[in-house]
Amino acid sequence: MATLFPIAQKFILHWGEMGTRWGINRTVAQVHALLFLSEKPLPADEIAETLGIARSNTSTSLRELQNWGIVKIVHVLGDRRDHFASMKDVFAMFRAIAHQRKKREIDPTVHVLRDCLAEAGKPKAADAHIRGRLTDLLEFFELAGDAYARLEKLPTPAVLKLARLGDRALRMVGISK
Amino acid sequence: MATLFPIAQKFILHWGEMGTRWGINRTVAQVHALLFLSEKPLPADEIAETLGIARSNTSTSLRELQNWGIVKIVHVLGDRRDHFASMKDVFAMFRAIAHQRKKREIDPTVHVLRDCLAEAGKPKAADAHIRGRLTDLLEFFELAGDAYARLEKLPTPAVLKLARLGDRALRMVGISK
DNA sequence: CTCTTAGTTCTGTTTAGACAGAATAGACTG
DNA sequence: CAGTCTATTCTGTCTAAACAGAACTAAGAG
Repeated sequence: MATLFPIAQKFILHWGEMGTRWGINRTVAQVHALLFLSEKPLPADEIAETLGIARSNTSTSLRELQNWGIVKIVHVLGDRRDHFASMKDVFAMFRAIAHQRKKREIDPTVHVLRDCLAEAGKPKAADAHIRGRLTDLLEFFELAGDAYARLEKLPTPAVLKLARLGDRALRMVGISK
Repeated sequence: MATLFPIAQKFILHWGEMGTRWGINRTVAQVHALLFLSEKPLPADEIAETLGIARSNTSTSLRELQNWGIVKIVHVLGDRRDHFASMKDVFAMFRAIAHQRKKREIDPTVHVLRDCLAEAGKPKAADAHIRGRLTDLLEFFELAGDAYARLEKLPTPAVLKLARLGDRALRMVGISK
């Protein structure tokens, strides 16, 4: 699989670009795109060759993807090499990513905000305005975190229905007027 | 305002770190944090001094924040300098950010995927498997984009209610079983 | 028990992005 | 219409991250 369909190539390049905007290494995103498109799990050396990157880089990128929980090692009979496969279910994949982002971004932020507010209680630590701002932010992040935690527990079809909620359904639950 | 409350400092530093994880420049995020905490709009030179960054950098960062739509120029009577103020409403702020991210990330991705699939129709452009993968992804992004567009139109209290939707409410709309 | 194959980690280099300071442009003031 | 104040843009420097290739480790295979 050293040569790619031009379409695959186009997608892999775009995915790499998008990765950088999400604070994800371009190469990591490309490896992911390749695995996502691939019908079969791929060994690391083949990935390196196909994308034209160093074998060592591939190793690092694959590890990163495993940390995100969206790529798994697979073993192929009669082949000593590790093979790598991306999750197939797109919803599950983004759920995994969101899970990690919550852990890495929302949770620490909630923690810092709580710390700040705890200290802010002390006499000359902060004025009322700053306390107010931080409290607003904390409420937002707590709400977002909780909402996501609930969302994460829903099975894919339920998320689909939720995403498609229209005005009528919102009115039913008394959300829209 | 050359000296900051220690708590403000702590928050600004954390916000800067978080920024980098979101593909946002650390300095840009710090400037935003400072403005978010500030009671009054601040002029650029004061921002530069408080954060210990070059005036030129401040200018660039402020422009970036204006592009995101979360910082606005404000004029103060009797002062020729531009002053800058962050949005106050946390929900509106994240709505603005989400709006931009959709425009910069979701929309172009949908576009590329449609392109790919259009080309994939041609004879030897791609195999059925790749077409399937790309179609899955496209459906996901279209759904996510649409869902967000609807979410964006809701006023803050409605979003609050939606975020707090519990199991019972989900069952009411027939989403959970 | 040596040789090969696979995978990871280490090290030095490269590169893109962030940044400071200088140069520039523009707008107001006396 | 000088002189000052403000903001932006330009240019060179610096730094952190990305990366390739080498060195190393581990695990079969003969």
